[in-house]
Amino acid sequence: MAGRNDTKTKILDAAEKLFAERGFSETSLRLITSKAEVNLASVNYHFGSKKELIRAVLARYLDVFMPAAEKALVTLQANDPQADLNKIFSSLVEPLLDLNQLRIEGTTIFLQLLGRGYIESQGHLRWFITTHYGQHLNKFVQAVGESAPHIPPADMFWRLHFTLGTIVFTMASADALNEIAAADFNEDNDIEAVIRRVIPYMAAGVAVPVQAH
Amino acid sequence: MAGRNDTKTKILDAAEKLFAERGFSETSLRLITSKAEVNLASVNYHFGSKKELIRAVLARYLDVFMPAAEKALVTLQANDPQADLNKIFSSLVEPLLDLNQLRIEGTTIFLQLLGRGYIESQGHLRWFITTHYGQHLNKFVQAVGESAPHIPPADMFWRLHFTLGTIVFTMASADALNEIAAADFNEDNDIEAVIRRVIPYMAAGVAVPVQAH
DNA sequence: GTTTAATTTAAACAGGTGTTTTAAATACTG
DNA sequence: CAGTATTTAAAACACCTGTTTAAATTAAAC
Repeated sequence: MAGRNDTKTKILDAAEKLFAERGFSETSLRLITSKAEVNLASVNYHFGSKKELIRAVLARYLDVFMPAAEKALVTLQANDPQADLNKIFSSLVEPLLDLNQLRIEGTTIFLQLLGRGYIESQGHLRWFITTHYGQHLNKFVQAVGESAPHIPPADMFWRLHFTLGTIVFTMASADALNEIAAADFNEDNDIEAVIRRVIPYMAAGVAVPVQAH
Repeated sequence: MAGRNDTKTKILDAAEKLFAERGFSETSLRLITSKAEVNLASVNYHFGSKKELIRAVLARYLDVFMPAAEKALVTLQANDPQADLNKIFSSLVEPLLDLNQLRIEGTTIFLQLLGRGYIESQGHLRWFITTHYGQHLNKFVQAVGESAPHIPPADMFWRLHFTLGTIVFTMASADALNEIAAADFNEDNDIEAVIRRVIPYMAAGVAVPVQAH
């Protein structure tokens, strides 16, 4: 029973790393299977197709992160019903960083995969995420909305996607940015430091009053 | 002389549209040349390779936008030396929208190309942009820094990259987001509306006081 | 108007892609 | 232990990719 998932896991482990680094379409099954040291055909045997492999890679993280994030949010709302945006965003930090216990570099890989998933693959991953984890997402969106009641829903919709872009882009290029920052400012930021820098930025942007126009 | 650039222009026109819609690697030369109604080999004849075609597509916009953006910034600084971040970001709007006079949907296409360029193609386009248009970018970065002197340079570095991520991600998926927004909020946002929504978001995030930690 | 250069064309090239097939090896089960 | 089901393996499949070649066509120059 342990051996049955072995190659399946080897494929997922190799695939998620390569997908995060290079994107989905730039990563061939032959590259994945050679890194995973399994046969090429085993991808189609275990997952059916490349598309389903991509979904499985994402699902392995989302199945852990989404419930954890929701639980953290519920806990926050119980302890601090008046929590502001900074606190709401910050409630995601711990579930995010816990992914590093799941797998090495788990947090970075997950965020990069998320970004790739939203940009590549003409929306079929977006559909997968929203239909499979929509109820989790909705609770978060609702909490943000209630915490910033002065923002009309349409504006909030856009601002939350701006926020998603901020996270996704930053994390996708976090390594390169950290090199520059280390050289220019003598600062060695790990992923947690970057996350803690980005939260006030996002919170301020989401909550800023809407201009009349 | 007019006829000489004819197929070259037809290729560029078809390519930029497809690149913006589908990304660079997802767009084949055969698709481009069939839309442009030219022979497949003419891409390699006129541009040398697909990579150089991509650069040519981007350069055609950047060569117009970058000088115009710098000019708008200089004008703003002359008329309003104390201009805040909102005004500095807003100074880019007109040069951006002027791209619609250059070509239909020019603004959207340019921003989407920019987003694709930063995300795809393992940084070789990032290198192309910063080395060819670095002096223009520096003036803008300096203006933002002077307009928010309470932000330490290291924090400003990170926030400007957050900002870049916001733009790049939003524009790369602008069409998909607009579809959702149109369905959910009965709002038909053109590109200008999205740009005007994003500016206060970015300005607030960049300028928010840095937390002591 | 002939010659030279620039451009367009169709075809082939060399290599890569995801997927399927068929046979061998392994693991499970009665 | 025998027989069945699961998993692995090598090879082929059908298709798509960017690029190159060589001949045909068009344009320019003298």
